Amino acid sequence: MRIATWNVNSLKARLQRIEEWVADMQPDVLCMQETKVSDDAFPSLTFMSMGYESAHFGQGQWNGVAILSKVGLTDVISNFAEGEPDTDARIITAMCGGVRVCSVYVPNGRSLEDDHYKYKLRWMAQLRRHVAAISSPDETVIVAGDFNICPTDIDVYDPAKFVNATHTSPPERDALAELMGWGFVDLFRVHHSEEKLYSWWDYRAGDFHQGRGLRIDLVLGTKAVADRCTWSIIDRNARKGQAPSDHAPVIIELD
DNA sequence: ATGGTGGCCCGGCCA
Repeated sequence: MRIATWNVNSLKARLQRIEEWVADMQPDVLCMQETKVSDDAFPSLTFMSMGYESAHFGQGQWNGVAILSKVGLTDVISNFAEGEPDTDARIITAMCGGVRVCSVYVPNGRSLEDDHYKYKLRWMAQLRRHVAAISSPDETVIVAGDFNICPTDIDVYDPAKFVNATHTSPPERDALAELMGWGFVDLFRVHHSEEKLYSWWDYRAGDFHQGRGLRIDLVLGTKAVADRCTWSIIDRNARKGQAPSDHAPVIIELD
């Protein structure tokens, strides 16, 4: 079973590339973020014709998360299962082929002084509550998406540039550690411990070609998932060529 | 040190 996550940065702008990538990679489950469409405009028929059921939680212009599956898709939960609902469309959960899958788009944070940064930290705490409310650490659970947090300095092209910045601040990393402490493993790092492996590159200033990226797109899995995970990759080829997303997909394979 | 690119939808905001 192959599970992928991809911040597509607009479904409308990216649909052709997504179709090509899906046809090529054949994920059983694909989590998407930043679809930037309303539920009405979500192209479920396009994905159905490719063999996928889909669930989408969108709000139109901004945010929006989805799950595609060709191994079943049930028990859909849009937004947090518990507590104050988010006003943004940033999390959707479903059961796919025996795996409980959450597709998440964690708030960016903007800057350490911004209210959006406090919102990001609250959001991470709510995410932990969400997974604890709907599952337990001994189950088969995956949280995949754009976390907008680099777990460690080796996930940052130049850590000195990110002192007193979002994505690397200790409170953000603590919040991620809290979530992972519930019972998750960073599945990419199980297979790849080396530096300079990123999932996002700014569109500006040739950052992709200069290797200036961040690893902020994560697939977190419980032990039951990690035990079945045979490989994981970041498909940086998807960041090349005409009209790419600024994020590359992350893929994991389960036995 | 700054600004650069690209998405939204057409003037800035967001990333």
